Amino acid sequence: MSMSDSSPSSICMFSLHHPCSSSPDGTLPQDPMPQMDSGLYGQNMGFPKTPEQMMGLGYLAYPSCLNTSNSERPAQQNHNAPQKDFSQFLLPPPVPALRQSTQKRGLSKDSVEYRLRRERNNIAVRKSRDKARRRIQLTQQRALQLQDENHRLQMHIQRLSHEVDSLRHYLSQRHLQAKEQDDNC
Amino acid sequence: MSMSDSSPSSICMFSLHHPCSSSPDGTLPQDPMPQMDSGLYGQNMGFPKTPEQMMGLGYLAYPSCLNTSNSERPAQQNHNAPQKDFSQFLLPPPVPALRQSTQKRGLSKDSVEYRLRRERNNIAVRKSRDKARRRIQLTQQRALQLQDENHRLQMHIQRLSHEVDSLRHYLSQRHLQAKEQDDNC
DNA sequence: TTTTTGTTGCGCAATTCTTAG
DNA sequence: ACTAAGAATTGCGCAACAAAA
Repeated sequence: MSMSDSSPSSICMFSLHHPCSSSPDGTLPQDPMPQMDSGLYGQNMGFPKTPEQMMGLGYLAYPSCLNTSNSERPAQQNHNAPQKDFSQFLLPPPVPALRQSTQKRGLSKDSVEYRLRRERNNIAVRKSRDKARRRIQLTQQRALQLQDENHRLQMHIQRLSHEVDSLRHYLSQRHLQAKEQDDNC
Repeated sequence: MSMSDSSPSSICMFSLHHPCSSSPDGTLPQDPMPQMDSGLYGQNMGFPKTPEQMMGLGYLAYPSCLNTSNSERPAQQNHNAPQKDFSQFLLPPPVPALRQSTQKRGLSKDSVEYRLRRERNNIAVRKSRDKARRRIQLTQQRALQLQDENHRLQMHIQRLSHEVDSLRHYLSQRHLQAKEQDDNC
């Protein structure tokens, strides 16, 4: 069947969104208030040596399939089981739920519909990434500005502190003088 | 043919690096003094300077390939011609001079060597992106902290200013009193 | 010089958000 | 309120470079 897919190929199948790594977990999927982003002045945390190790990630490659080529699609079925060979023994047909879209959108890869969808998504992706880049840049700038302002404020504080000290000192002098004068009078 | 291939993946392939793209121009690839991550998106790396983009955003989709298949190498001819079909008519064999090192470039996609390279790169990519994510997060945090600190400093300044004012006022009072006393004496 | 590692834009597909009907 | 269609995000792998080794 031309149906397309069927593609059993996707031998590897590994990918499936491995847990570790990103885990967007929605922490910052998209802020309603886009403002900052990166910067890293990080004083010491620059990751001197082995960053990941300390942090915890190994970057060990997921399954590292080795299948040749890739034929159809790179295997996409979503996060599900760790996938072992015997899975086939356990489950007669992989019918569980990974078809979802297939039916819904019988995209045959050549269909104009498919191409249109793809193209639209590609555009959206570019747009989104551009936005992200801008946001990051803004945050960086913002951090720099804040750092700058911070410095200014600290200077100001220093000046004021000195001024207060001076005034106090002067006042105490006056106080003494006044006292003397009082006595003398 | 198990080989298959033809790996339609990355179907389009047109891309070939829009000229501008990279060209880091070395302005600020990475500062010797790592403090802000700076780097990363120097600014114009996206794609070319299509007029639309410059103005705002175009996101008009590049070439919108539509081709399928691709056979072995996905048209690798480096940044050169815009790539049109007739190129074949113009150039008998695509041998001109951009061969570099056939040996290395001639990875057959099935070769273990190729797979290993890919796998290593994939790992590197994950690592790099993770790093970027962390960096971004740090910058965000930093910006927040700075903002906070800024607020504190401003409060401090306010207090000091008031104090100076008070002292000044008090001093002027004393001055007057002293004067009177002087006169009285 | 060559090889390896790090970055980065891009397209794909899954998922999540939005929104029109 | 609900669902479906479309836009926005996100993780992933690929390829082209740049940067280290």
